[in-house]
Formats: sequence, structure tokens, C-alpha cells
Amino acid sequence: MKKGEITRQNIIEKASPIFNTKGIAATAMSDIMEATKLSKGSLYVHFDNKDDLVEVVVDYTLDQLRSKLMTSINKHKGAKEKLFAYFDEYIDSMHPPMIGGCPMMNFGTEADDLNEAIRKRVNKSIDSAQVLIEDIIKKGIDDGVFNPGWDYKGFAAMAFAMIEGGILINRVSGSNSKMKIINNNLKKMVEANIL
Amino acid sequence: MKKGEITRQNIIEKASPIFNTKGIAATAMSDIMEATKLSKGSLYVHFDNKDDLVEVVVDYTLDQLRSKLMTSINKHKGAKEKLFAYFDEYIDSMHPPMIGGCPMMNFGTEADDLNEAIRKRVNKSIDSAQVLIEDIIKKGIDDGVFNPGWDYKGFAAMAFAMIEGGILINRVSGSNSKMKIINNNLKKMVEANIL
Amino acid sequence: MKKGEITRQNIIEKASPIFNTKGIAATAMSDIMEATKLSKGSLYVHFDNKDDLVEVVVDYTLDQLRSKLMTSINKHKGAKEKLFAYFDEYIDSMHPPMIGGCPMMNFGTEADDLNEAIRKRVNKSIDSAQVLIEDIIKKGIDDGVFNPGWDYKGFAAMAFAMIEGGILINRVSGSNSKMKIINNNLKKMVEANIL
Amino acid sequence: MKKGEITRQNIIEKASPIFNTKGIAATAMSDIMEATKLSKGSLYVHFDNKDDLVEVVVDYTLDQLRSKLMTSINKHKGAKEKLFAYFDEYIDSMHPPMIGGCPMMNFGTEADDLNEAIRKRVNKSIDSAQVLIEDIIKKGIDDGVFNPGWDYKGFAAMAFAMIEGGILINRVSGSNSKMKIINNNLKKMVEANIL
DNA sequence: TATGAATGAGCCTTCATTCAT
DNA sequence: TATGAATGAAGGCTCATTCAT
Repeated sequence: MKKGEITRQNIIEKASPIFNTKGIAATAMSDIMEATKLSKGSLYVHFDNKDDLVEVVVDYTLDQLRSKLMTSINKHKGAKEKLFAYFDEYIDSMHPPMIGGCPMMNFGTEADDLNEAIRKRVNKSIDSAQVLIEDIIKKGIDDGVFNPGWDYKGFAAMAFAMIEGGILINRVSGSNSKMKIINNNLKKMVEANIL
Repeated sequence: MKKGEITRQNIIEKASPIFNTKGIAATAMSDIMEATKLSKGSLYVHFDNKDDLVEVVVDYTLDQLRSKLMTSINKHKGAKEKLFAYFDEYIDSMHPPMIGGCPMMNFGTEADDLNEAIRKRVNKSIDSAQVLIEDIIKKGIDDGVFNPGWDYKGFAAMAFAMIEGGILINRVSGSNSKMKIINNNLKKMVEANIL
Repeated sequence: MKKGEITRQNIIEKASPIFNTKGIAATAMSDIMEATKLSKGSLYVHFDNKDDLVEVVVDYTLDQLRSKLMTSINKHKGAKEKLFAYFDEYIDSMHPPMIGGCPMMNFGTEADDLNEAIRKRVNKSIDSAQVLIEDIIKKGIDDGVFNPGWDYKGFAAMAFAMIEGGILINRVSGSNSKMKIINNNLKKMVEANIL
Repeated sequence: MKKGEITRQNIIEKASPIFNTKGIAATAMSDIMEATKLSKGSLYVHFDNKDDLVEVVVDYTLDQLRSKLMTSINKHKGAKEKLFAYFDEYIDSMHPPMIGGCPMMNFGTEADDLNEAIRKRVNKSIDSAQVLIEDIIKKGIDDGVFNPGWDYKGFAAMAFAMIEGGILINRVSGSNSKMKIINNNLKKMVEANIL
């Protein structure tokens, strides 16, 4: 990797948790300067403007979340265990998958109207998060683990929504007690479909 | 109500949908000036600073949401119908209960770290939204409509989380298809507990 | 005049010679701050942006030039004397009609491609400067002072162009010797048409 | 010519029309980079700084103009024809002798106060443009074509000034109708001195 | 109360220039 | 020679807030 590539990558990695924590608009280029120990001009060598940086960082952050989830899921073989691993990623509010919380919620609520490019990226991420759950269940059904009549698409939507809602409660309340309840109920719903 | 009171109230009402739509940080005092047709100085007669205004507006907006929900719920007598009315408030993304979307999500995601006062207010609102659901069910159990063994606290948490998550999907995707699925599943869960 | 009006007018008057001397692009808002002893924010209270200020200042400067010329011209009664007064305005390079030189040349060369609004304003000014000469001569012909066969439109164009060209030479050479020659020749051309 | 020389010459040639069109201050070194397909560092190998480059480019551009004029003039033998050729160079505003217009005006108006070195260069150019006209006429007088009593120095100053003024009108109005009038009158003035 | 002029810190961005490779 | 990463001063502009009227 060339020097420029290294610096660019470093900027992205340092900027990711800042944007995800403070929000896109609330993060100043000077925040990134400080985090990267780079000069203002140097940032603009690697990115045309803030929007350009934001797009790349949003992509990176979304990818990072997915990677973390995949890693946790792939530690297990069984479909049930994979689902549980997914749910459990969000249970420890002291160790969330991403610093700053769920980027789909953070970037999604902010990109709402303004930034169409980001909205689309987040939308894709939200979709594929649900597809991830669906695919695990589908495989479980094929393997004869889950009830073939399970409306797994509906469950995937519910599970995703519930976790995002749980994250919101978590953030605002500062407690993960509700998330634990949600986690518990999701697991029950899964077990109710085990053959 | 004195003239000052009227002006103050007018500012709050005009500011509410703006803050809820654009976000707290993204809303400038000049936006409020424009909406109220008031001068800059006049705004500061009624509110010490932006944070002061924000606090009051957040309270007002949260109260407005609760009022709207209560109105919808109280149109019905039965516990089941009340719950369904609650869920249905969120199903039509073209006519959300509040302009700008759910203030618990909007203000909650933004107030995260920064504004402790607002975080507490939103937290209280999130709590009471769940208590609202709990109370309806509790009454339903007492009235012999619902299964007494129903873990209604868990359900309230799930329902609230699911709806908030659904709102997020709605906003980012621009479609309410997932919300319909969520709505449907919530109703099924309620019906599964009808005696 | 209200306070705001006074400040606004003061900004225009202070900015005029600066823009006319340094050029539009080369003049920073901070130059105007310094000249007016106003803060940056204050400038933006009275003008939406630099372009807005520039437009108004260009208008003002062009009007000032016209006023100065009119004043000089109107000191005389005869057509010949009026023309001579016009020409003589430019002869003393130590006391040009405007600080910074001819705004038609200064703003005209700069607005060339970029600023369409300014180009139009300057164009109008250039036109009316020639019309001014034409009208003096027309009146002179009507009064029986000048030869009725004089192609006064052609002369007006020549005179205007010659003076502008003379200004350029003046500026670059730092000497008004050529302008004196031009002035002399223009007068001869006028006298050649006296009956 | 060594490789370095070639590159240097290429930079000058590519930079010339850019500076002459956009203006000195408005032209960024990155504009030159783009035009030359050279890296930033490479530019600074050949020129110490922007001012250094500007000086050389101004010289080059001024020389180019002179060359073009000389070529046009030298296509003719007679003094009158040479003068007419000179005047006609400026008549077609769609095909000016130089891309971006007259560099004496462009650089002259900009270099005014700031850049003394450039001012001197442009001044020399303005002088020699007039001398060029003078010499043609002087030769014409010697050859018995023109009236020996012609104040050719005065005419040269007038002709030069008129053409520059005409260029200004041309640029600002977007029409060469006035230049045609000027051209016509200049020719008449020449013809009035033919023996 | 109401007005709006004034302030200044902070934001994004540009650009000439330097320098290690 | 050539490259392009890094720098930092400066520019236009926004915005919460203050204050005289």
C-alpha cells in the first residue's frame, strides 16, 4: 500500500467512530484533523470535501458492523446458535458492536432528507441485515432444524426492528435491561420454531 | 393568557415541527424567526437561549405525540381495540402522528451524549409509552379479555421497540411495507393472548 | 435614515474604492471589515454575500463616476466647453475622477466571463457614457454650434475608446503624457466641427 | 533543447492562454498542473514560485501578440496596407489575436499596483506597440506615401488607445459593432494623410 | 416587550509552497 | 527531474448571542 493509501485508510478509520458518535453534521473537519493529527489541507488531499469523506466513512462503518456480525455468527455452526449470536451482539451495552452505536440508526436518522447518497447506502445495509437473518433461517429450514412453515421474512423484519428499537431505548435510558427482555423474547420466538 | 404567554406558546408550537423535522442542531434560531415572523431579539425575550427553547419544545412535542396517541386509543373501549389503535397510528407513513416523525427517535438519537436534560425527558417519554401499553393490557387482563399469564411488560417493550425500529426502516427505505408486516405480527401476538 | 441604512451606506462607500483599486476577486471581505471597522458578521447583516455587496458597490461606483462627470460638464454652458470638460476629467492622473481608476475598465475586464450581472451593469454604463457625449454634440448641432454633418455617434465611440485606452496607458506607464496627447487630439477633432 | 527545457517551454505555452483568460490571480497553480498534466512538484522544479512563472508567461504572451501582429503586417508591402492589417487584427472578436484577449489590457489592469515587474514588462509592450505604428508611418513618409506633416506620434497614441478601448467595449458588450466603427475611422484618418 | 444591528467563534474549502521519496 | 503528500494561512459564510433603542 502506497503512503497515500495508508493515510487515506487511516483517516477513514479514525473518522468512523467520530462520525458515528457525534453525527455527520456535528462532526467538524477539525475533529478529524485532531484525531488523525493531520493538517486541514492534508485531509483535502485525500478527500475532495466533507461529503466525499462522509460517504466513504459511512460505507466503511456499515461494512465494519457487518463484518463484526458475520464474525460472531460464523463462530457457530447451527442455525439457532447463529441467530442467538446475532442477537447477543447487542446485549452488552458496554461493548456494542460499534463505538457510537448502530450506524444504520445514526446515519439513517440523519441522512433522512438531506443526503440521498447516504440514505441509499444505509437502506441497502438495513436490507441486507434482514436478509442475513432470513438466510440463516432458510438454511435452518433446509437442514431440518426449523419449522418449514415459519414466516421467516416477517420474523427477520421484526427481529431487526426490535433490535434497533432496543438500541434506541438502550441509548436513551442508559440501561440495557429492556434489550435483555427483547433478546430473551427473540430467542423464545426462535425456539418456538425449532422442530 | 397574557400577551407574552401567547407569543411564547406560539413560538413553541411553530418551533416544534421544525426541530422534529430538521433536528435540533440543524435548526437555526433564524429558522424559528422565520416561522414565527418574530425578530431575533424577540425570541430571546421569551427564551434565554437555544437550549432553553429546545427543552421546552422537546417537552411540548413529546406531549403532543402522547396526546395524539391517547386520542386515538380513547376512541375505543376494548383493550384489544385500544392496542390496535396504538399500532395503527404508525402504519400510514404519509400521515405519521407527528410532522417529522417520532420525536423519541429524533430527539433521542441526537440528545445521546450532549444534552443530558433532553435525554432524561425523552427517556421518561419512552418509559411512559411502554407503560401506556402495559396499562391497556393490565386493564384487559382485569376485564377478563386477555390471558392473565401474558408477560405484558415484555410485550410492551417488544412492541415499542418494534415500532421504533419500523419507523427507522420506514424513513430510510421510504416504504412502509415492513411496518405493515410488523403491525400484522403485533396484532397476531395480541390475538394469541385473547381468552 | 435608520441606523441600518446608514451602516449599509457606509459599507458601500468604504468598499467602493477598495473594490475599484484591488479588484473584485482580490478584495477580501476582511478588507471591507478593516475599512469599515465592522465585524465580519455585521457585514453579512447588511449584505447576503460578497456577490450581493459587489453588485451594489459596482452600481454605486459607476453612479459616482457618472455624477462626477455630470458635475464637471454642467459647470459649462456651451457644447464645446462641455465636451472639453469631459475630456479634461481624465487628464490629471494625480486626480482621477475615481480612486482606483475607471470602474468601467476595472470591473469590465474582471466581470468578463464570470459575473453576468456585473457585466450587464458595466455595459449599460459604457453605453450611457457614449450617449452622454452624443447628446452634448446633438444639442450643439441643434444650437448651430457644430457641423450638422458630423458623424457624432462615431466620434462618441472613438472618444470613449480613446479615453479608456488612455487610462490604460496612464496606469501602466505611470505617466499621463499620452493622455495629454489624446486629450489634445480629441479637442482638435471637436474644433474641426465647429461652424 | 534538453528535456528540462522542453518541459519548461511546454509549461509556458500551456499556461499562457490560461493566465490571459482567467487572469493572474484567478489562475491557480493547479490549473497549470491540469493543463500540463504535470505534478505540483514538477512545476516547482521549473519555476521557483507562481510569480516567477507569471513573469515568464507574461513575457511570452506579450511576445506572442507581437509576433502575430508582425506576421500580419509583414504580409503587406505598403505602409497603408500594413496599418490596415494592424487595425484589422482586432476587428473580428471571434478571432482575437490572442486567446483571452489583449494581454496588455489583461495583465496591465491586474498588475497595476501589485506586481512592479509585470507592470514594467507590459509598459514596454505598450510602448513598442505604438512605436510599431510610428515606424510604419515614418517609413511611409520616407517613401513618399504619407503626408510628411502628419503628427504620426500623436496618431500612434490615439490609434493604440482607441483599439484598446474598443477591445474593452467589445468584451463588455459582447458585440464588435463599436470596434468596426473605430476601425473605419482609423482607416479614414490614415487615408486623410495619404498624398 | 419588541426590534434588528453588531459580534466573534467556528465551519468548509482553496491554494501556494515545501519536502521526502 | 518527477511525484504527490503535507502544510497552514486565508477566504467566504453561518449562527447563537448581546445590546442599544
